[in-house]
Amino acid sequence: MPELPEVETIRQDLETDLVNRKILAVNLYNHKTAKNDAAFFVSDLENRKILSINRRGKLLMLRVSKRQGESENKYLLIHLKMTGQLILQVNANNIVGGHSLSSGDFHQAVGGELPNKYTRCSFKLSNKATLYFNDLRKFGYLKIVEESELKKLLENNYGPEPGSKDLNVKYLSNVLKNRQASIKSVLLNQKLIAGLGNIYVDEALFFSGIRPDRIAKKISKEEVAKLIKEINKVIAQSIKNRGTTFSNYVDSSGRSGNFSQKLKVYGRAGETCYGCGVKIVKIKTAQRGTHYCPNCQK
DNA sequence: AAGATTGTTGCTTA
DNA sequence: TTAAGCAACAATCT
Repeated sequence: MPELPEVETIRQDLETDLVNRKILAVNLYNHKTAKNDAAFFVSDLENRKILSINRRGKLLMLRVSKRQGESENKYLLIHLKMTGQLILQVNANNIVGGHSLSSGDFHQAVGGELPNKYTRCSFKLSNKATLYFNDLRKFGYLKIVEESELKKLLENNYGPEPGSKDLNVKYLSNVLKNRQASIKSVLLNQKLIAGLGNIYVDEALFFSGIRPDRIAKKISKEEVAKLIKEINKVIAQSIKNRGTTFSNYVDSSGRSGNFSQKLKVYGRAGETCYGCGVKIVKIKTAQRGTHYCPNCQK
């Protein structure tokens, strides 16, 4: 389940490996994966160059070169949703962008050798590289958009990023002050804060000492300040560790993330809290599996 | 074999 | 108009 740190890890790797490569051919195995008309999707990308790779929340945005006569910049949007993977294969060996992939625990793409039955799209690139979009559950999508449409999409659907100055006490206490919903459901809402998912919401609330099912408007100003600090900290730490592998996340070269072993509450129901020794509890909040320490979190 | 898993959209209801 | 809650999506695992 890629959230902000996992998507950012992929972005950084792809930035090194994909920028300035040309898309030679597109193979769309599953038509519904592309949100554009399939024939258009395939033909429109061919012979364009990848110019930059950016991220907003969990959304990847690849700017591609313009064709003659086009006035607006074009972007290929990639959303991995729950089980999407982007895997770059260069030749037959595992050397990508100069870094060797022999170290660390190496996970393969789900489904084995590429392409496989979960491959929804592939991009044949210049310099003998192929980028595979694999997605077991078909929730992920690819979409070509023009700059004006992208701008609108970002404005309407993405709140401030963790780590940015827009995510501050004034903003968040204003968001929370009239909300009757749980703090967890607010933090999961991408329109209010972009990039958090089930894992990092549980982790940030643990570090903040706040129970996930607390009513949002009852969170004090001091707690809001602490919460922002802890959100920023856990996201930065996870990026530093190349994200969390839970079930099947892997980065663009097939490696798993290293943050999994640092999780304090997520996936630890029934185990003891590292802080106090009390058993971690799992409940359902905002329709999601929710983990917390009943002693450390109030 | 039913229920859990989860990111996001879109519907319904208040 | 906005917020809250929930079904739907898809596939697999337990």
